[in-house]
Amino acid sequence: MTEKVPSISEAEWEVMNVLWQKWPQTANDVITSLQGQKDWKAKTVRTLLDRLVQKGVVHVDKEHRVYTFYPLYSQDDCQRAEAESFIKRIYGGTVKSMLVQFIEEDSLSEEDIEELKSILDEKPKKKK
Amino acid sequence: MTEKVPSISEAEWEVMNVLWQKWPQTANDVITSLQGQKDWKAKTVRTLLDRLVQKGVVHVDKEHRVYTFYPLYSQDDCQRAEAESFIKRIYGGTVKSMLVQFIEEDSLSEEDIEELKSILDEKPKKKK
DNA sequence: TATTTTGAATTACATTTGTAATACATTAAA
DNA sequence: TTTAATGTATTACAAATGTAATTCAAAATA
Repeated sequence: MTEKVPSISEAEWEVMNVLWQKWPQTANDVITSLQGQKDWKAKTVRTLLDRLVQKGVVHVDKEHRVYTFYPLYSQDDCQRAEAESFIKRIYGGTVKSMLVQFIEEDSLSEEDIEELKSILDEKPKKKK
Repeated sequence: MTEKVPSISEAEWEVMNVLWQKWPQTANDVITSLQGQKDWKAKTVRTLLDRLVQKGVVHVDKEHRVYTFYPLYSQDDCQRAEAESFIKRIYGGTVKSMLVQFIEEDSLSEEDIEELKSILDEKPKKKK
C-alpha cells in the first residue's frame, strides 16, 4: 500500500525531480542542477528544500557540516498520488477518458503507439 | 490553435465542471449542482464564480437581474492545457511514461483496455 | 590572526487559494 | 407599505506558494 504522500507544490516538484535523479545531494548540488533549467536564485531553491523537509517529503542529513538531502518517497509513489488527484479533478476520475484524449491527440509517435499496444496486450495476462 | 487558458485552481475546477455540463447557469444553479458534492457555503461558490470571471475563464451575463454564467473555454481545451503542464511537471513531459504507468496499474477494466486498444489501432490510419 | 566566503537559520513579503462574512440594493411577501 | 428574502458587491482572513533577503556562525583564505 502506498502511504499518503504530502502535497508537493509546482516549484517543489522541480526540486524533487532533481533529487530523484540522484541522491543524496547537497543544497548546492540541487541548485547547480537547476541552473539553466529554472531561473531561481540559490536562496529560493534552499527555501523549497526546507519546505520539502518540513512537509516530510525530503530528509536532511545533518551529520556533516554541509547537509545532504534525499527523498523520502519514491518518484513513482508521488507521481501516482499526484496523478490520481489530477485525474479526479480534471477528468472526473476516469483514467480512460484522459488516456483517450491523449491518444487521440497527436502527441504520440508511431513507436509510442506500438509500445502502448504491446503493453496493453501484455496486461490481461498478468491477471491473478 | 488553442489559446492560452488562464490557470484554474482546484476549487475552481469543480465549479467549471458543473458549468460545462450545462450553461448558462445562475449562481444558484451552480450552487445547487454542487450541493452534496462539495461542502461549500453558497458564498464560497459565489466567490469562486467571481474569480473565474476575473480570470476570464467564465463570462457573466448581466442583462437580467439575476446573472447567468457560462464558460469561455471548452472543457477539452482546459483539460489539455492542464494536462500538458501536469505532464511536464510530473512526468518530465512525456505523455507516454504517464500512460504506461496508468496502464500498468490496475486502474483499467478489461473493457477499458479493449477500448484503448481499438483506439490505438484506429489511430495510425488517421495520419495525413 | 583578520577577513572573506559559505552554509544554515530566520525572516520577509506579495499573490493565490480556500473559505467565507458583511453590507447593500431590490424584489417578493405580509 | 413595512418587512423579509434574495442576489450582488465588497471585504476578510489564514494558509500555501513563489520568490527571495538578512543574519549569524563556522570555515577557508589572505
